[in-house]
Amino acid sequence: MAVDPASAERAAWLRAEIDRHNHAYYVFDQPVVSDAHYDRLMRELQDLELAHPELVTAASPTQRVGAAPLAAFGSVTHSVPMLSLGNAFDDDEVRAFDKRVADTLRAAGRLQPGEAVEYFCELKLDGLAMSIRYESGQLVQAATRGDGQTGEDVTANIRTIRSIPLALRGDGIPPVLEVRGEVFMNLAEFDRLNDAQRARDEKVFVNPRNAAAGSLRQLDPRVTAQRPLRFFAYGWGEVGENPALRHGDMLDWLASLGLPVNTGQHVIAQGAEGLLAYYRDVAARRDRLPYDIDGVVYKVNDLAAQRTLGFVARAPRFAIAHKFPAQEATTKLLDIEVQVGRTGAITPVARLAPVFVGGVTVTNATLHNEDEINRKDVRIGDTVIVRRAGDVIPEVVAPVLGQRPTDARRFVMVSACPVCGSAIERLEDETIARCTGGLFCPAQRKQSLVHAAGRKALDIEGLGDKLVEQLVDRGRIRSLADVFGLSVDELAEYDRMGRKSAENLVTAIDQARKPTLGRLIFALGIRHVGETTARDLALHFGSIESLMAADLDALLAVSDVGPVVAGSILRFFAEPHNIEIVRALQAGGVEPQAEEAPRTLGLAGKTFVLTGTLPVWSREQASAEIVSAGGKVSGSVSRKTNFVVAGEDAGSKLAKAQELGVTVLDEDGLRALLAQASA
DNA sequence: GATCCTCGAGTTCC
DNA sequence: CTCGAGGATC
Repeated sequence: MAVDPASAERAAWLRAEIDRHNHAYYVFDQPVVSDAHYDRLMRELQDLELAHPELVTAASPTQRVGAAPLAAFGSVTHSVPMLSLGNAFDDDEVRAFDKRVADTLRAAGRLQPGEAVEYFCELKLDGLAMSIRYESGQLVQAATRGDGQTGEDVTANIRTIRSIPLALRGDGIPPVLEVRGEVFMNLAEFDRLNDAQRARDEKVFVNPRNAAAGSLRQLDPRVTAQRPLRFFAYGWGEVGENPALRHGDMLDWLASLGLPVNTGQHVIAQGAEGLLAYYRDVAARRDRLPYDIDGVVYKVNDLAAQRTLGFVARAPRFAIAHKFPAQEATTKLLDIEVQVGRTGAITPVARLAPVFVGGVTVTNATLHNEDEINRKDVRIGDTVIVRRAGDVIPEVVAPVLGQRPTDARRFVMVSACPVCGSAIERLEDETIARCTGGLFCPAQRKQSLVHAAGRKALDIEGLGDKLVEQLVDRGRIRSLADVFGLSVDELAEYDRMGRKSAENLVTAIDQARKPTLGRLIFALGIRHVGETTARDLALHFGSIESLMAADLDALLAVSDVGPVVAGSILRFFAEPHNIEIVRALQAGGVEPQAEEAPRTLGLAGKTFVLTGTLPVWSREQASAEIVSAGGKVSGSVSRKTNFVVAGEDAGSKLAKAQELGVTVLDEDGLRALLAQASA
């Protein structure tokens, strides 16, 4: 049967394209396209070759793993080839894999009818595959995968990784042992490395895998030694006497020889549904892992069964990688617009062609500031790599330089505020540019009203940014004080406001007339005075009058208030306009209530950090309970943190706590502690 | 003077 | 959640 010319042409194009990306990726550590795009190209070629086997050539990228090794490193021929794994991207592909395995094993009499296959499940770390050879227990050679047959000799660099033993230990050391595993970097260590690189004005790495690759490719092992590389063994190549019957036993044996094995993450599962349950479990806690993974791997546990199943081309039939949907994707950067914040901060925001990444469609992403844009060298018109890092917030990672159009434009910081036209000012040694318009600027006025109405300030439910926008645009309110003059009748006239909503809002406004003093001070929106400092000030001065009357020395006497914060407060109350607002609030019936001083109780001196979603309490409730028992709630984990309270979907703070050995509680643990403290 | 710890500010999507 | 920067501490 003849192949249609269109398919043949498409296959040739795909090969050339994949080769180009491979070269850029493996030889230069420079991604030209996102992983998702690369995977798509590869999949298309694989499908095409599957449909038309006569199109397969020896040089096709589907027939090898990577590109040629660099000349600078010696090359190593693997005594047992380093295989790649087949991929599954959805549940059905996993079920099909299990069915193939089960059918083959049943036909060979290795599985009883109705019996499920036993699998060994492990994480698929996003790093570099490595083969490390021990002879008589001594580390003699380490090589990258390369094209699977031949890799680069990186022995000197691998020897610098502290978790890899230079000599095996224990009894029964085999004459020859080739360990296969992954070299990778932990996320926290990767961040620290990049901080250090930045501080020294050296290249900042795009992601942990690139950092690991770059570190291994250093010709000077002393440089590699400074990099936080790690290794986990997941398999083996050449091995003399094999004492194990199952894959899991084999890994236990490797661990007993002193090799790092990711034991805590392994699971034995039965049949396809067991595999899928493991996948879902890992996916749910992926964000809490200290390293990046791009999926999970399933292997038939029984080694004799593995031998029965054998290999297809370059991949084993007894194992498969189940990949997560890409968290990175490429899209077009349509424009860079600027937003004006409450303090006048000008924030450039990337407008993106909508792209589906990590489960949601992303159209906007913050670019933080001018320096950030220049550091990343992103330009309007670029194709950019977009990521949903760990949490939720999308981030522009880097431009795809190979796809930069000739008319790509650099971002130019505006010189006048796009909202009010005032001058933009960027003080020396500050990274943030600001609109100088102050409350004259409608954007700043709106933002400061939204801030004052917020949950941590006056807590006026129903007064959100949409309504504030309308009220300010129509000139109905100019300052916070005007809010207290709003009536049900007039509010009901606004867009999306029924009579009921208007009544609710007026009730909420009325309740806001009795805020704690701390909330009122916070609501004023004085620069550098946030929730915590506002409460400290309230406790120290006791009334708004004595805060307004305080001079520099009086302010500096408050703990955690230094010259910068004190200066900001003095400047705020030096503005007649701000005094007027306070007077107008008082005239409008706003009466701050005394701040309740924390009683010295059981939890005095203990610092807590909350993370994730607790089963019953909201984070605010839990926080209030801790504070009322005399404890302190802080935002970031450090050595001084006494307890981390972790709920569902806890993130990096949990990882940090584990790293520092801080006690981790769940909600029940917190309740128990509170009960004990009040007893 | 350097380092560590907190706080403040800004932000995305559903 | 993350970054930058202010304040405290050694």
